[in-house]
Parts: sequence; C-alpha cells; structure tokens
Amino acid sequence: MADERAERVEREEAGGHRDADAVSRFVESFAAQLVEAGMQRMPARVFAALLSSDEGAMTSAELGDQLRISPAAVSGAVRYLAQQHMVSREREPGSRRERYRVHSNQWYEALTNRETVLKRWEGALREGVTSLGGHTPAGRRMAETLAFFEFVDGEISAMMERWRVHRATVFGEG
Amino acid sequence: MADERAERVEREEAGGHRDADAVSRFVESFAAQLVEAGMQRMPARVFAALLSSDEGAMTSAELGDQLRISPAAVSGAVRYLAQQHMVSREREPGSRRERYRVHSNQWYEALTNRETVLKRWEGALREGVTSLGGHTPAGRRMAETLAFFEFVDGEISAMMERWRVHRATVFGEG
DNA sequence: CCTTAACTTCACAAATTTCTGAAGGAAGCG
DNA sequence: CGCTTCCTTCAGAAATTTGTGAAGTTAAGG
Repeated sequence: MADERAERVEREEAGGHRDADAVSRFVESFAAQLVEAGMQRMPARVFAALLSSDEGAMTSAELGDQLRISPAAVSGAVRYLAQQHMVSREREPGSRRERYRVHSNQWYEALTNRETVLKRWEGALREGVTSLGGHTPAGRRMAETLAFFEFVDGEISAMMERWRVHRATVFGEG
Repeated sequence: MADERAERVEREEAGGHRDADAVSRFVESFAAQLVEAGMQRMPARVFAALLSSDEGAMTSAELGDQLRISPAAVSGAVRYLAQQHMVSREREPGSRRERYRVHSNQWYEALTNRETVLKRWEGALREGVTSLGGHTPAGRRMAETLAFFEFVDGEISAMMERWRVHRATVFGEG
C-alpha cells in the first residue's frame, strides 16, 4: 500500500497529471474483459496499458514497471500482440529502446480481420461437407453453416467501410 | 488401431452408413478450430460432434461413446454449451435419457449474440473514458474505440436480418 | 574493440485448468 | 415402494499453461 502510493507520487512528479490508480484500475478491468474473451493474460494487460497511455506507445521498461512484470513477460506478450497485428514495434533511431505502439484505429480493424480465423473455420467446414456428403442431413447443416461464415466474411468489409465513413464524420479524418 | 476399426464396423452394422473415421476426423479438426478461438476443449468437441450428427442431437451416452470421455465430462461440457445458448436440452418423455440438440440455424446467431460480451466491453471502455478524461489523448482514443463497438453493435442486427433473407432464398425456409 | 544497455530465449517452479472415478440424487418402471 | 438407469456433483490426480530468473544475443557508444 505505502509502496503503491509512493510510486504514484513519484510518477506524477515525473510530469504526468494522470490519476495513476484510476488508470491502473481501468487497465486491469479492461484486460479482464479481454481475458474473458479468450486472450492470454499478459498480452491483454500489455494491450490495455498501451491503449490507455497518452502516447499510445510505451517502452518495454515502462510496461514492465507499470504492470509489475518481468522483461521476459513483456517480451512474450509483445511478440504475441505483434503477430496479431494489434501493436507494431518502433525502433527509436540511435537507441536500443524499442517502443510498442497501438495504432488507435487499426487495432480493432485487426480484431475484425480475424479473417484468418474465419477462413480456417471455412476450411474446416468445407472439409466437413465433403466427408459427410452434401446429401446427408449433417452435410446440409454443415453447408448452411459454411454459407453463413462466407456471408459474414463478405459483410464485414462493407461494414468496416461504413465505419470509416461514420468515424470520419464524428471524429474528423484522424 | 484394431480397436478403432472394430468399433467403427460395429457402429456401421448398427445401421449407420457414415464413414465414422471421416466424421471423427472432422469433429476433431473443427473442435480444434473452436479451441483456438478460445472455447474449452470438451465443449468444443461435444459441439462439433452434435453439429456433425445427422439428427443434430445426441444422447449423453452417445457423446461419451463417440468422444471417449466420461459422463462427467459430457455433463460439464453440455452445461457450458447450454449456458451459451449453443445447444438445448430435450427430455424424451418417458425416459431418463436426455438429448442435446444444436438448433442448426440458431447456434451461430448465438455466436454473434455475444451482445453480452460487446456490452461488457462497452461498459469497461466507458469507465475508461471517465477515468482518463475525455480531453486527454488517451481518453479520446478510448472514446473512439467505444464508438466503434457501439457502431458494430448496431450493425450486427441488421446484418443478421440480411442473412436470414439470404438464407431463405438459398436454403428455403428451413 | 570492449563495454553496456536492451531485448530475447530457455528451463523450471508455481498456479491453474481439465478430466476422471466414485458417490449422490432424481425419475421411470415394475 | 424399491430397483434400476441415467445424470450430476465433487475431490483429487494429471496435464497444461503461465511467469520468472538467468543466460544469451544484438547493437549502440566510448
């Protein structure tokens, strides 16, 4: 308790004016939602931290410090997030430091771009239709499910296009 | 190996004309996709088995037999699936047996009806906007993300309506 | 070049999750 | 009303996952 308070004061003296406790509470609660949705704990926490940073970017050390986790944990989490295209890595030229950035409006596009996932589901279902036979009840059910995913696939890009328009009108061309 | 073959012959003699091996391969590969998407293993396997059954329904015993799992495992998996509205339970009147059914065209509606999830995300984000302050860069990023989820929320029901129309034209009013 | 800072990888300990066997009901059937 | 069948619950063994410390790698800076 005393430690946390001391740390918070220290950080605020360093120039920030944010309520570190409130931010931390948000980070943990948002991360919890992500975890419940299937994301691993560390990636979720790291992502939430980046999302709630003013820069939209943090260094490995900052992440480890705020989340109280080891450099190894940061490394693993960031590798995962980068693979999922939810963050990108930046090298500050002339430094060994790396910054991890969440591209505010690109990350949820990545979320919907689970295209990879959808495509794999479709592949598995297609295989199912083949092995069950399109004339069997099970095969027909499978074919319908497949059609649904294909439909969703097609709809999503249209939806994202509408979102970009909507976003531009509300938030301006960011 | 010999066991598997014997079992398959046995099942086919029992009246089925399906290639049990092929079905099983599909069940496992589709379940694997579901697992990768965050579902627990047993629910995923049970669900895949139901989906690929001709009836679209199986008893607890049939599930345990096909998947080689204990009644306890079936029970747990089915409870989870029922909570998620992905299967429903049926009591054959005058029997202690219970059948678990996947309503072919309702389960993926349940998938998109992760409304609950979306709403919770929105709640967490709203909290984030409040604690970060709408005037800070982080707060603005958060607000935009929130707007995205609200947008998606609204779009999904429209999309599902279009799907129902599309489905009716392709598969008939099933 | 050598030093040092920063990130990564790896092996392992700890925590968590998963599945089972066994015991405990509920509900049909005689 | 007791027997039997089926389902559920529960405690615990087994497997998996998770996060750490320590060693290794890369690249900047003197």
